[in-house]
Amino acid sequence: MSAPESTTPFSIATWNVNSLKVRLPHLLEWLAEANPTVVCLQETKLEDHAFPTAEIEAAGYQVAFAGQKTYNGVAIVSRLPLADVVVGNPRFDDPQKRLISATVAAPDGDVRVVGAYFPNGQAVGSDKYAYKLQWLTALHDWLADELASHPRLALCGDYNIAPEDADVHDPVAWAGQILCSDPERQAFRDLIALGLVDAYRLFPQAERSFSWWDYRNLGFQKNLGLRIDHVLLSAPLAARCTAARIERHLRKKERPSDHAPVIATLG
DNA sequence: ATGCCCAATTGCATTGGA
Repeated sequence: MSAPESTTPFSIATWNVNSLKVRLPHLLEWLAEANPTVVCLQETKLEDHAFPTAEIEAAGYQVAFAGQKTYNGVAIVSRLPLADVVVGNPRFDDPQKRLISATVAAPDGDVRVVGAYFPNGQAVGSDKYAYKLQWLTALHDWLADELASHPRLALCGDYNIAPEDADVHDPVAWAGQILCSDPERQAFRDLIALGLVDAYRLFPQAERSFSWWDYRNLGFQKNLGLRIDHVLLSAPLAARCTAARIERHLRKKERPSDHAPVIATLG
């Protein structure tokens, strides 16, 4: 037990970086500072040939990624070996790069990590909203099978869903709006019903805790945010979870992402 | 009532994000 990873507990995180090209320095700083074991990234916005593999490997992490130009793009970076990488949902033919899964060889057993960039949906009733709901249904149905074959599973990502009013800075203004509509929240509950647990809510948290703040209108400075980035753990992993937090300070850096990382520690 | 910011594109405005 002298490996470096044994000195810090296993932890798993998610972060929508809103362009990995711009945010690579932030990521490298945060990896060194917080030493997460696994990080799921969203909105890398890089084609695979442009992924900064060498820089991230130099920081002591392995990488798996699936990207495209301009939009979307997901990745998993891990201090521990990654295996069995799967891109996308085999039940949902989707040209948009929004899903990547891999098995991480954790000290006490394998963990299946699913990194997800859920569709935004743009506006309730729009074509993009219909796509979001279809995507959510397909994710749910696929995950039911994945959980059966991988009981130790974490679903980490930018869900683009604020599950409860407590996750919204102004629940009245957002009522029924995109990210907060009943069908979206029901889809979130349907994921929970598969046996997943919202790691952040396992612990007491400050009121008005958010993971995203609009770039406009001094959204961060006024804490006008939403909690839409989540780490969901299957029961065997939730039983081992000892802490969860939002890395709010990353939103204060120069040229920040509009999202902050969420990290859960498994003791 | 609406935009406000940020990133990317083959750009000199538009789209998407949330």
